[in-house]
Amino acid sequence: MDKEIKLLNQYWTDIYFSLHYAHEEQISHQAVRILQMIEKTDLNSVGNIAEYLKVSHNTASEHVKKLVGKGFLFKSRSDVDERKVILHLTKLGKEVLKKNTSLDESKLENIMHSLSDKERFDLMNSLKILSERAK
Amino acid sequence: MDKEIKLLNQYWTDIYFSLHYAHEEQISHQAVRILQMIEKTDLNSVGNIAEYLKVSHNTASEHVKKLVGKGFLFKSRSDVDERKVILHLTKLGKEVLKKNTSLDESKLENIMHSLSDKERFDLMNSLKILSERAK
DNA sequence: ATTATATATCGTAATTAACGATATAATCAT
DNA sequence: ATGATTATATCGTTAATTACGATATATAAT
Repeated sequence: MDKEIKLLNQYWTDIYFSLHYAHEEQISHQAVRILQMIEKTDLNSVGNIAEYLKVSHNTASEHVKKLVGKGFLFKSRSDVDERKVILHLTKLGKEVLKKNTSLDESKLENIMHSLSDKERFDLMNSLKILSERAK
Repeated sequence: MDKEIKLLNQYWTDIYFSLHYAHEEQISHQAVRILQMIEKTDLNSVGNIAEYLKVSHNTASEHVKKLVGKGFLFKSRSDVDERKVILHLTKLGKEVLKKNTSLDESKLENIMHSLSDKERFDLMNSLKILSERAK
């Protein structure tokens, strides 16, 4: 089983290495984590970022300011508690996150076309199951 | 097909977000790319790094010095051309790369145990095929 | 009215990432 | 053998980044 898991990681890292987007954006690892946090979880405040990245609240606030300035995030205020900021990804922010974490759609399309119907079905189904179990 | 590809990326990013290693190392994106380049390709010189990262040769050399200092890389010299440095990952370097690009083995193990034999086989096989086509 | 909470801003320090200029050693061309 | 080229390293410098503590402001809770 251990060997199988190492093999899976071999496949996983090979796939990402080959299929990730080529054009690397000028964006820090911390910034990607913030965008991911907002997209993938229901955490969405400045305080949440501070906890998530384990930095102080002022640093989290600075990160947000920068990401808003770059047009990756925008803010709204909570109606139940107007001290709280609610952070949202902009269209550009979603795009940048995609470029930094997803597989290149055009490369992927070529490969998908080269697969048989069964191979394609098994791939989609296997990843679906893995993603569900992973949560 | 386009929808299927977006769905695949949804699965892909969900899986990585849930299953990546929790303990984030203090390492820059550029540094990860260098370690990856050395592990995944046959590029292994300082000059290769400069081209790969599109930085000047002196900057590449500085990166290498830092990564050697951290114990992630070590150098040897080419016997055919002694001007050339050949870079290798140390055990620690492999470990750091794993922590930054692979899925967490213990999380993965739990999931693998929860899958049926067929599910596990299909998953391994699908990723194998995808990794082969990706190259 | 007082205290606590969420966020923002300011001043500052440490680190990082990059470059051009320069140096050194090895190899190639003539 | 000599001069040119190549691969890497080092130095000095600059700009950007990342973090923090202290402080401020507005809102909410007691």
